[in-house]
Amino acid sequence: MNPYKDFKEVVKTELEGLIQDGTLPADLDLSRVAVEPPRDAAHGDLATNAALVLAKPAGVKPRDLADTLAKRLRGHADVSDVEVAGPGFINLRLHDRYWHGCLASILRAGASYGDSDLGRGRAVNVEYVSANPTGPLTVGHARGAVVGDAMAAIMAKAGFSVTREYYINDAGTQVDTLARSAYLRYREALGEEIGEIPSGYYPGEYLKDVGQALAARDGPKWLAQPEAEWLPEARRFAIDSLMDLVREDLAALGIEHDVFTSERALVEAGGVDAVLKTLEARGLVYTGTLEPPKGKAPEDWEPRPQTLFRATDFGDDVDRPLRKSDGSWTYFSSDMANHLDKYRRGASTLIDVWGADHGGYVKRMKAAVEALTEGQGRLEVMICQLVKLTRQGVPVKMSKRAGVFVTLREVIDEVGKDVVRFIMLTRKNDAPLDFDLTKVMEQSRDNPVFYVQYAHARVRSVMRHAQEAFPAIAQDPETLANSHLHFLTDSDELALIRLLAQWPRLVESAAETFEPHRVAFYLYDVAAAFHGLWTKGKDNTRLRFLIEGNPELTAARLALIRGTAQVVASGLDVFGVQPVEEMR
RNA sequence: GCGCCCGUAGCUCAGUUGGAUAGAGCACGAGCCUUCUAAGCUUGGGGUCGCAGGUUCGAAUCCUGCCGGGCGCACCA
Repeated sequence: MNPYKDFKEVVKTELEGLIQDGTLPADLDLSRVAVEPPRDAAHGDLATNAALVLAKPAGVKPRDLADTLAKRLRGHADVSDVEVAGPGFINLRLHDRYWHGCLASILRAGASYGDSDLGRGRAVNVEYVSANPTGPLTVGHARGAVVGDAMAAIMAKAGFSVTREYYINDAGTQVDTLARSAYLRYREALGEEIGEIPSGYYPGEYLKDVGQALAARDGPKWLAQPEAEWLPEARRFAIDSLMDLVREDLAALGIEHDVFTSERALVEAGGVDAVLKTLEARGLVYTGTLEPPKGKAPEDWEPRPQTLFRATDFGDDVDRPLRKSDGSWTYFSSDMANHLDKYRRGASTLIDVWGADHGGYVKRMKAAVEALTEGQGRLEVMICQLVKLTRQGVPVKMSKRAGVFVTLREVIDEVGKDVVRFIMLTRKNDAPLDFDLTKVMEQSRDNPVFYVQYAHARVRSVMRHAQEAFPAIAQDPETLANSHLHFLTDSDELALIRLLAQWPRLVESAAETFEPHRVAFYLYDVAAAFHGLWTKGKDNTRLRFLIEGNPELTAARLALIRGTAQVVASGLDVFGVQPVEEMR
């Protein structure tokens, strides 16, 4: 049940009536007509801008049209009051029983409440994390991981068929460096004194395990070999080991991808050739020489003819090279293959979650997707800004290169996966995020994780008390939905129901705008409304949830708080966060 | 130099895709604990929405130009 959607239909029906009787012209475009919750509760339950949007094309004054439309809306069974306000808004107030009906349907819908058919089953591919397999995941990776996972869950709830994908960058020079670093540790494992790790190698301790494992499996067979012999095997072994590590880290965050695509395998299978073929067929590949970048030319810049993709035809700033100077494919080329592959597997909407340092890459990839899919595919890139990790306000140093970094695992061990996940979603992904290890464990309103979880726990606590005090009241959703909900008459009770009624709308807007953080703010609002009600009962005993000697009223209030907990749980589920039964 | 993102209360940030008198938390002022969990609640002050134009019934939101901050800028990934 989605009141805003339902009443949009009601408004449209009335507008069509006005078209039929000739009051409004026949060719009127109703697409901009909206029915929304007004910002100010004094403006009623729902508001529509219909008269404002249609007045001009219809050639009438907004207020006049509003009056005409208002008259018709007054006749609707669920509408208790209609007023025309401001420049021509129509504010609707609905009978309490309508909102009681909403609560009942929320309870009956259970976990599926908030599900939408917005996506109509269309396929969406969400690619996230895709970290190079050269070390354990860091807190920075975690943001992309959580944002991508939540976005995927939101798309799924909004009715899309979602694939969660991880693209393994296992083909570039970085994994060769990894292989050499692992080989060094392999020699070390076999008793060799390797001394200080030379620069240009990954120094991390975690590679010791890899070296030892390789030594345990293969013994000294690689020691006397030249690099060309051992490197491919060391590389394969190291990548496999580190991907296992990455998968473990992701599992600790509760994240599981559906598909892992290997860049190397994709290239070997001719993925880039397919890209080239597609682009050449459209005349989008040529040989040319690029201008050096203005302002900050690289020292080793030399004008040189290159194989280029006409990215400028699709809004990019310059055409992009497809081959490196040694003739091998650029990262961009293989990533194009990756995107073409995802598209050919059926996803016309592609969502990529990237770190801020890849911001300059967005235009070319969008251009590539447009070119490769002849405009049929759409790429949305969610850029995640830096996470500033602090402890009591003091920055915690992170440096992957130096090997002395804060791993995701350490942070999870300290504060728990649910806290990490929730906090990562409390900001727009393209804004920097402050993550204070001390603050996120505080039990105060200042800490959104706690505040939202506490709302859920508080409901469960009251339900437990109710079981003791009112053993006759069954607490299942169906029974509560059938209780005397008309006893819910307090303005704050009704306001809470209206807020709960916005959940489907919120899911859709988060999906349409690719903004998972909206869910976090919504949950905070729901928690605040609930806590407010709880406190109101402290001052006014008649507003408590459990009313001695009045099981009917108590059941109705239990329905309200159970519905609240259900929506909170639904939102947390989208975030991959477990709602708690009690605070400890 | 160019591109992308950002600029909203003292601080940290929302702002329903262009709507009505711009909101919340923290901090500050004033109140509130015999209670279903005070791990909180109520209430007050606090704003040229970076600046200047433009678009229109209507702009924090869209366009242009500035100012300030972040990221990026052949052949890395």
